[in-house]
Amino acid sequence: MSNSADPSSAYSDTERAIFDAALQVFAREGRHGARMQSIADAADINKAMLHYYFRDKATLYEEVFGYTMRRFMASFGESLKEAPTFKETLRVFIDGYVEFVRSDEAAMRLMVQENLAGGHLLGDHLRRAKKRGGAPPKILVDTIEAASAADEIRPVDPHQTVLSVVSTCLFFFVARPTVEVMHPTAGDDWEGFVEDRKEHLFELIYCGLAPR
Amino acid sequence: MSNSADPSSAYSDTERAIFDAALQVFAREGRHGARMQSIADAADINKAMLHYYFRDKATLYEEVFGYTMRRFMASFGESLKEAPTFKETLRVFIDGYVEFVRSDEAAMRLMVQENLAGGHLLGDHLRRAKKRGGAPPKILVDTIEAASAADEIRPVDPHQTVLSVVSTCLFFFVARPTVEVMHPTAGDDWEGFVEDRKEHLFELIYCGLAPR
DNA sequence: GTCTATATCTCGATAGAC
DNA sequence: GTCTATCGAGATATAGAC
Repeated sequence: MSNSADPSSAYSDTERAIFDAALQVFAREGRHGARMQSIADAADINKAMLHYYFRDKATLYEEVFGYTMRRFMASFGESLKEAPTFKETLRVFIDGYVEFVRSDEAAMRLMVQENLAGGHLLGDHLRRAKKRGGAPPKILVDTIEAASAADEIRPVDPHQTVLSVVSTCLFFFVARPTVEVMHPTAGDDWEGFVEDRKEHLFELIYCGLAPR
Repeated sequence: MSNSADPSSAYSDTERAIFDAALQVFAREGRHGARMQSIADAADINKAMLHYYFRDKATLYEEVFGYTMRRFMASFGESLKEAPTFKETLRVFIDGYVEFVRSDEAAMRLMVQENLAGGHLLGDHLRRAKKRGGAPPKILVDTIEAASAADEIRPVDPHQTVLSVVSTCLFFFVARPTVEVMHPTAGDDWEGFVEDRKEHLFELIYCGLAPR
């Protein structure tokens, strides 16, 4: 569990509380819309403590965003377990990735917010990660290409395919309020809906990639 | 082109300029993050004029959001043309819906912002539309069900399927800054990438729904 | 480290000249 | 209708006692 890439591993309890509260508030209200008072309330501390531990709002945001970004990039690798067939690999990935997002919807919202705002901070992080060699979905693209070469699936553009898998695993969380109104059961039983969705996504994509 | 459901049809040039500018800024910064000064700058007018034409920030937002929401709900029906086979219907829908979003990415961003923020205003609109009978994707769900009953596609949950189609058509716009960095060609030639994507999505989903 | 009080600034909104 | 100047609320940030 101790993770050297985790900046929050060196955090005190108070810092963790602030960090978690900030993530929630930034994710809902956005970088500029978020109020320091709301963060203080959510962390159950005084507003002055925010400035004691993190210099100012911009610093706090960058800390939260940077950490969330790294977790999101790592999530691809963590969701992609070794499996004997592509079929099983896909199933495990969809399960793992959906569970990752479900376990921290605020993190997902923060990433989407940054994309909507133009993604300049995000672009810097991504380009740096790319130069370090470990581009996030590279590992996924390789898996698709290998399956394609082994005739386990039909020939497809692996980049487009990865984007489609990620889209379907993420978007229903992005649009959760809409889905809860429109879908017949999602509003009453979100957890059950997510389970059904994992099964549906596996079927749709696996059939969509099957050799003809 | 004159559309009675279009509140902006009665707008003067100045009002249109404000409305368009407000949409862009609200879409990027969110309801609370948006600054009246930014909107005035984008509309190339004085800040005081905003309050002259639209009473206050909340009024302006509701005007912009309401109009955008109606356009978005109508877009499903507009993208779904009559066609002899489900295969063609799917192709035309993907083309039409992607083009709709491409023609006004700010509108899409505004919808997503509202979802991320909790979607209370959005929920009201949706529930009202639902009670009026014309729930937006109902028409799409029906199409899938009919195709399934006619054995044109395998048996699937039509609600899940519609959500998957919409996810894949929308999400790459949501995450555009990320996609432009990660995808090998999207950054240099976005238009070309969108064309490729329409083809990929049709193939993936059509194969994914084919009878086994 | 924690809290209160307060300084400083930004933003939405208005008053009033033209 | 348009613009400048400004008010007042509310937000960030800091000073300083404990």
